[in-house]
Parts: sequence; C-alpha cells; structure tokens
Amino acid sequence: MITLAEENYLKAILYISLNEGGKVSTNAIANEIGTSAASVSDMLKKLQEKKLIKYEKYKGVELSESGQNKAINILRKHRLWETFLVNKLGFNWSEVHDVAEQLEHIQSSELIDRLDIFLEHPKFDPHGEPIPTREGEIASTNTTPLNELLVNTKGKITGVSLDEKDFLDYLTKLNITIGTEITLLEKISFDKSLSIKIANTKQHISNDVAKHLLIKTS
Amino acid sequence: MITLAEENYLKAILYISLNEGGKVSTNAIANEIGTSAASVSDMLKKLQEKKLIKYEKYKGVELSESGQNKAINILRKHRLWETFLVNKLGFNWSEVHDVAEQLEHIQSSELIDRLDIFLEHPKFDPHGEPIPTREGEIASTNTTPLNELLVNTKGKITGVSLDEKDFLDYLTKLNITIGTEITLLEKISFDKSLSIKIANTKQHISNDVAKHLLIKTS
DNA sequence: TTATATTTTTAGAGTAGTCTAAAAATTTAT
DNA sequence: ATAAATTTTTAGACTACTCTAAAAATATAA
Repeated sequence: MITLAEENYLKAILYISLNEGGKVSTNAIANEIGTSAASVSDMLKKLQEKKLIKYEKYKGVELSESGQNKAINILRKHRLWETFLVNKLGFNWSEVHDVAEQLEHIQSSELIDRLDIFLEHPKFDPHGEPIPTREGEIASTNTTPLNELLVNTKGKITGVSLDEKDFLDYLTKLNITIGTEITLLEKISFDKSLSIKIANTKQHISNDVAKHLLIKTS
Repeated sequence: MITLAEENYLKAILYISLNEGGKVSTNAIANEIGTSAASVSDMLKKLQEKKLIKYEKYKGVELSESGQNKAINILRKHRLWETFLVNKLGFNWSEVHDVAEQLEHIQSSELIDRLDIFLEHPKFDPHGEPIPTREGEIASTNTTPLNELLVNTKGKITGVSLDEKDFLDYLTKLNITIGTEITLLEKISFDKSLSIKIANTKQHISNDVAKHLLIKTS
C-alpha cells in the first residue's frame, strides 16, 4: 500500500519534472511540499525501497515506471475532480484546488472510471490543463507562455500553468479566462512586463503573470 | 484540527449510541473500529482532552455536544456521498460503502453544501437511511424491523439498517429493495426465521436478515 | 461474600512522518 | 586548485497512532 504522504511526494516529483525536466533535487521537493530537506531525504529512502523512484544519494531523483504511473494517476484524479467541482457543482476555477488535493487521494479506480464517464471524458480541466488518460497519456498542448511570444502576435489563452487562488482571481479581474483572445503589444525590457490587448482594451501585466498564461497562436 | 482517526472514533461512538442508546463501552468501540481495547482507551483520553466526549474511566463514554455535531456531520457527508455515487455515477447500493467511508473525511463545508444542492436536497440515502440536515437533525423514520412485525401484517420496505455488500447483494437476489411490498406470513419460533411474501412469491429468511429490514406498515 | 471471569486501563514498545542541528558531499567562486 | 557557499544527508528527538502483556477495576456466580 501507498500512504498519503508518499502519494504527495510522487506528485511533487512529477510536477517538478514536468516543469523543469531531468532529475529532481531534494531542495526542490522540500520547497514544493513545504517541508524540510531532511524529511525529503528520509522519504526518498522509503520511496526507493518501494521502487517508486530512481535515486542516488546527492544525485537527485526521478520516478520509476511504477512511480510515474502512480503519480500520473493522481494527476488524472486531481484534474477530473476539479472538472467535476467546476462543471457540476458550480465552483469557480479559483476555488477548487484545495478540495481536489484531498479528493485526488480517494482510492477507487471504479470511482474514477465512472466520474470520467459522468463528465463525458473531458480532455482538459478548468484551467486548460490536459487530463491524463486512463492509460497515463498526457496530451501535449502546443502552447507558448505569453512572455515568450513575439511582439504583435495575436493568440488565444488555452490554459494557465498555476493553480493558486490569488493568481486566478487576479486573472478574472483582468477579464482573462480560458478562450480569451489576446494580443501582445509591447515588452518592457527593464522589468519584462508586458502590454497586452484584451477585447480592445489595453492592459499591463508583469512577467510573473505572463509566464503562466498559455497561448495558442492562430 | 481533528484527525482522521479521531473522526472515525466519533463516528463509531455515534453509530453505537444510535443503535444501542446510553453510554458506549470501550469494547464496543474496539469491536466497531476493529482495533484493541487498549488503543481505544488511549484515544478516549485524547478525545476527552479535546472535549469531544464525556468520559469517566471504567464508566463508558458519550459524545459531547461538539463531538456529536462533528459525528453527525460525518454521517451527513457519508450519506450524501452514497447518494451521489448511486444516483449520479450509477453505482449499485451494495458497492458504495467503502468509497463513502473515504469521501466522508473530505474537509470542505462548501463542497457538501453544493453537493446537497446538486442532489436536490435528498432526504434519504440509497439504503433508506435519513440524511442529517445541515443543522444536524436526523429525521426519525417510524419504521419497524421486519422481525418485530406481527404475523399477517403487510408493509413496505423503506430502509435497511446494515450497509454490507454481502447482505445487500443477498437482498437483491431475493428481489428485495427499497419500496418492495412485503407480507409477513409466519414466524418460526425454533430459529426465529420468517416466511414472507414478495410479489406473490413465498420466501423464507433468517432472523439475522429480517432484523435489518425496516418496514413501514400502511 | 468471596472467588472467578470479564472489562478496562496502564506500561512499554514499534512505525510513519515530521523537526532541528550538525556532518558530509557537492558546487561555485576566486 | 583551494576556499567558501550551498545542498544533502545523518543523528537524535518528538507526535500520533498502533500493538501486546500485565495490572487494576468491575461484574458475575457459587
């Protein structure tokens, strides 16, 4: 059996390696989970014992095949539950993360299969992130973070890569949501902030915001 | 904060006192939870510290007001989730107990409020048991266990008081479900087994089965 | 009412996960 | 290439929950 803490470690390792690629460091995990590097070191030994990760002391860590399967399954559950909470229960996209973090640990593959059917096999969650398939496939989205776009390019926001309430509420205030058409007007080299146009209104956003907006250009 | 283990103890104490009434013994809890009397003794001290129970050594235990509120809320969550699993996801009534035991521990009152709305404020769960209200009211059902009925009485099954797969699957095999009309034909004094009539078919069931069938007479 | 059986509690120990402080290894900078 | 800074691991301790074995309290029975 896999414990709740172990599941959270696997998820963190997957999350970091999806974003950064390559081996994951002890500190990165500690930072992601909000714990000490010492605790992470301890836990990595246990996950290694259970063959859920490939780990060499001081050399960083990556998921084993079975660890990756488990982690992707947790991600699938998280994103399906978020979809349920928004599409069926009427939650706002900024309110679902914490509850989904609990629901993703419910153990029942039958439950997830049925939830998937009930939701009519959604491909993306409320933040535009792909929902891994039952077989563990994660669709690639072919998007570009807004801050990497060329000036004067027009595109559509198809996803956000950060699931934090403050961030999502700020987007809502800016009239930004999934599907919003956006044009990059200018990049300020000093602070990397951006001028953008949304629905014929000019707005200004920081690089920290822009890098989490995923754009599909037409 | 209340831990998962504590929630399970409160739930067990509520369950026993709803069925037996009066103070609850250490052994009864140990038996219900499937742990040792020693562990229960330990935990009772902790729950006492947190003012969730009223407890005197060797004298048994009862829930405090705040403990009862918490326990009833867990019961509410359990029964709402069971209703969701059957009504929305298409699970059979015999398959939902274990998953609901996990789901009942999800912490979010907003979630439960919205689930209640989504399900259109159900009054009873798939086993005919009343769903406690948001305010902690548990409707009384005014039912009689089948084995306490007088011979030749006719009634309708409005609930079952046991949520175990084997039992529920057996009922399904007997063509018994919520709403089934039933007539008590004969009580065998030797083993307390019963002859019953369901849909013009005569059947024979044990006292152990009959006592968990809740009847409303017309 | 005294002995016996049962129930409950205490004592002591084990596991999973966490922490801080210190030691060891690795990386970076001069 | 060695010193300094950073990262990672180890050591030792703490909490929550569990266990078995033994002691204490209560209930039952002769």
